[in-house]
Amino acid sequence: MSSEDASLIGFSKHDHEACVADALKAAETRCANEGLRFTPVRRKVLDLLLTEHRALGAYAILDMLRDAGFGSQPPVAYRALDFLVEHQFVHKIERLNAFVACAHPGKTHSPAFMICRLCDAVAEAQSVPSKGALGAAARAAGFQIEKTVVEAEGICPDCLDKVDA
Amino acid sequence: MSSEDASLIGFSKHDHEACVADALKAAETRCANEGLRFTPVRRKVLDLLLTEHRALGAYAILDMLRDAGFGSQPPVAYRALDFLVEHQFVHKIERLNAFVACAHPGKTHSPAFMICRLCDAVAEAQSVPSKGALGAAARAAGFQIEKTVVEAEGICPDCLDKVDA
DNA sequence: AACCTCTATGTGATTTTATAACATTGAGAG
DNA sequence: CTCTCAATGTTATAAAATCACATAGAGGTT
Repeated sequence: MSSEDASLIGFSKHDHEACVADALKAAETRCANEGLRFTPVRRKVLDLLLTEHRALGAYAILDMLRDAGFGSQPPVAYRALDFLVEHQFVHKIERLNAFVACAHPGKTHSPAFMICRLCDAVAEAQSVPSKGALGAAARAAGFQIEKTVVEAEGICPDCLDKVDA
Repeated sequence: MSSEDASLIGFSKHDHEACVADALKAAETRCANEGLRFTPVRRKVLDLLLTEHRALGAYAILDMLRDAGFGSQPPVAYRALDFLVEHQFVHKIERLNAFVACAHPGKTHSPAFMICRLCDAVAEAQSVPSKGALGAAARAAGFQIEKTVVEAEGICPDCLDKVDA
């Protein structure tokens, strides 16, 4: 990985075709290992999200599925997304009601996102639910955390440059 | 504050009528000080959220507004909520597409929520965006955080007790 | 008071997001 | 081969949010 990519598939460029192909291959392998069915619709949705490399709404995905010859009704997209989200190939960005391909697939993790309000770019980082203020509050209250939504909205480095200029 | 309330208006009981009255009074005062218009609809929506003391969807709020003699179209609720959220009298829970009265009003803050998936109770804690993994990732990436969404889903102490029993 | 202006409210229509319900298909187990 | 169950397709509807435009009302100016 070049130094340009240091921010983890976040706000930077990279060899995208290879990146997509690798990620699809990895998903395929993991599904085979875990007995999950990586069906054509599911694969296509993941492909779309990897290729677009940004957050897409379910209906934008649905349009692309229709163009690709799949069913054109909402459940087609939502069911594929449910599967991909459940197995963390894809994450839902609650703030945007949209979906992004996971940037760190292959293991269970707690994603944290940075969302640019100017260009809608989304970068994924990792959080550690048990740490920090929330972890402490949960421990103090006796609350048992199962999953976390951590999303920061702001301005990405690229847009900051443009604004400054 | 009694020890019973130690979890910060979270998962515990308290004198609710006084709590609501105090919060409304405080909002009124702050609006007066800051030149904000604490109109009847806005007041009513805050009152409802304080009284219910849980997350309510916009349409649940709208129903109550209708019953109270206010307009019955969605924008009535959404506009009041926009105002209350903008000034942090109320927070939006992205995970639930719902709204809760702020538990720590009066100053700018970054809320963090614990949401019980069994009883839908919501408790508010504080987060510090610049700290933790997300803050570090943002600094590393050159991302400028403006606001954060931090929501933990899991099981609240009350429901844990019931499950254990 | 009369007027102006700007914000807030009311209302109807529409868009966007998501789910329910049920029929059909197709892969893998036996 | 056929049984079964998961996945897909389709129709319909629900839930959440916004747009566009008309009306009303508060606060300031003359």
